[in-house]
Amino acid sequence: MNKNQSLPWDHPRFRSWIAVARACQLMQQSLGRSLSELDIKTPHLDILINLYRFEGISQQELARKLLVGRSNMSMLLPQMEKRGLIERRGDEKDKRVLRLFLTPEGRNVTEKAMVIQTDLIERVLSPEPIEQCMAMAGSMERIIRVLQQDLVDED
Amino acid sequence: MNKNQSLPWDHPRFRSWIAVARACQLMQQSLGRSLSELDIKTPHLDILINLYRFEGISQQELARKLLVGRSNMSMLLPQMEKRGLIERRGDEKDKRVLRLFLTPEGRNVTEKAMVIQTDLIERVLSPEPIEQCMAMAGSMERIIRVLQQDLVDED
DNA sequence: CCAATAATGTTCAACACTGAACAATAAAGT
DNA sequence: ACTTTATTGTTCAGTGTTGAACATTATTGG
Repeated sequence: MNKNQSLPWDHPRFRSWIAVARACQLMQQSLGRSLSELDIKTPHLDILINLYRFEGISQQELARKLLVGRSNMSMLLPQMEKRGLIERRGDEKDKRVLRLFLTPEGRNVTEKAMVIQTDLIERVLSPEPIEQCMAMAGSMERIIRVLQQDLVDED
Repeated sequence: MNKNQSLPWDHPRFRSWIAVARACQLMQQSLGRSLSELDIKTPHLDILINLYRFEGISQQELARKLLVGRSNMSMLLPQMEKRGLIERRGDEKDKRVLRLFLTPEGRNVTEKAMVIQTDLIERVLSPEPIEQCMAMAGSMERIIRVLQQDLVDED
């Protein structure tokens, strides 16, 4: 591929995506540092926010929303339960599933953490015009749809 | 924050960024699956691509480019060396630093992997107009600059 | 020249994440 | 009813990642 074919970093879309990936990585790290004052990590925040929105969700559904494996939830949730952030109750209809709820403490932490996350996003994204942000969101949602379709096709 | 203040997912920039993060996550996973045929993982590809571009770079510089810790490189590079993908030679001027090079085999694998990555990016990003991609890249690079400035300020 | 400071790479314990194998339960097919 | 198949959650070994402590080598300041 080397001779007269252009190298990846000459492709504009390649360079664009690399920038996206690096920005994500830095955002993740920055968010992680800010969250340390609440004594939670970014994976915990993802969980908390989803429980805040979708109370009573199952572990399976949660894992699917977060794009992680079920085993991941089986590792993280019990320790969050011990910290008093969440509660797991068995479903009466289906004895396999555990339904997840925030405790008052968990709700409290989640609200503080969402302020931190929102402030960070606002700070780094506010220089970008809102139309640009919306266009970006549109692109990303299309990309997400394509990639999730891949997952379906692979089964 | 709950009463009359809007929730995060009502902020357009918040929603936009969530979409960016999810898209990145899915791309990473998809790339990882495609790379398995070359028997490498995404962290290895990041390393290989950087060695392809910047031959003779040190471990420290590589870690900084990849936004990871030095210890990470100390773990990954020896095993890549054992697989015959890279080579580490001590610098003569400064006996602390190890300079990194691709082996012919490593260069071969890198080129194949770059094709895979470029094809994936092209496939998911080609529906987006090129001007939109460029605008996105611009936004992302500004974000990167802000976040890296944070890191400098924290020292 | 010598001590203090900094930079590079390594090691280690801790933890996150995965995929595969597993147990318990539910749903479907017979 | 009963066997098979699917779903939910758990466990476990393997791996990636980090930050802190460390050894080695360079650099700086006296």
